[in-house]
Amino acid sequence: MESFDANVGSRLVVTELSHIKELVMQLEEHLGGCGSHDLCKLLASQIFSTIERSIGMITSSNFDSGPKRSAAVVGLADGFKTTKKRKKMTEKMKNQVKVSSAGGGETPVDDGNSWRKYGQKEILGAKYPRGYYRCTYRHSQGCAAMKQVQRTDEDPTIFNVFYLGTHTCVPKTEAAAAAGIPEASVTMTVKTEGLAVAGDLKSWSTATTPFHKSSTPASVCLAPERSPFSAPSTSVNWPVSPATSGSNHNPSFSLYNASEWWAHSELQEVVSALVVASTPPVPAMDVTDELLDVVDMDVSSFLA
DNA sequence: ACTATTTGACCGGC
DNA sequence: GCCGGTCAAATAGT
Repeated sequence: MESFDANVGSRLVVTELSHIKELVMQLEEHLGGCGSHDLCKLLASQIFSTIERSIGMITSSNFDSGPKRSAAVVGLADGFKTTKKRKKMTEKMKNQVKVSSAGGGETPVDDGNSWRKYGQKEILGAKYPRGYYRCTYRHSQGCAAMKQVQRTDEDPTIFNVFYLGTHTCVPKTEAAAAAGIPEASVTMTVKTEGLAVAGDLKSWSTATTPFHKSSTPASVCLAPERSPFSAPSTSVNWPVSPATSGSNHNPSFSLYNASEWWAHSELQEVVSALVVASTPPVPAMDVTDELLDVVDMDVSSFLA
């Protein structure tokens, strides 16, 4: 059922990604002409490498190994070794699983929502502790959304994220966005690992993107209904969630998928989607279908 | 001063 | 009694 989707979807995604890659290369060449765009070039190369990595992730996890399926699932497996308790737990998990942060970031994903960490626990048999988060607006708005984040044993850069409940809170920034707050057109979280110019990037991002590591009030709780792509102008706002902001030295492509609200960004989403596509989260729906839309839309909007 | 994170303690299920 | 999940005081960051 899902294997078909995963494979076909992944293939298509790889194709699309390759296309993006080429376009980025072209972009890079053009940027090369006008020497004043170092930053742009830097970004382009980062995008390029990230895409490459994403492709690699997909191909390696999806096309080769049969039983292994994907990093996501593997991660899930090791994160939750099958005990009764966990089995029971997974049952109640609604939007679960999601791998992410292939950027070697210290922290998991920034899924666009505003989370507040309320606990951390060493889990038996797991190398890394599990973090417990809930919606920042839990009290103010009674939002019951929660999530658990845990690194996988094999690959610390990959996180299992379990979403519990759905956001019922009202996005604070929606009003701000509607008010016409300018936002960087494509504020993608470029991986900065191994980037010696982190400082530069930082200053840049502070000036042009929502990436500055402030856990500002500008947090977003995505409204489930929101059409992912109908209003790109408002979907790019990517506040670093508190959970992420605290120690996130390596902004990285993050992916997430909590059912309804999993498509709210530009290129970042494209890359995110890759892994998502290759690893259909258990209860998650037709990921691949949406994925294709994502790719389509993103490519055009990003490179337009 | 306010808000978020950390972390040890506590609680409930098994 | 063990383990995962949550609470809440202490601490840190802004």
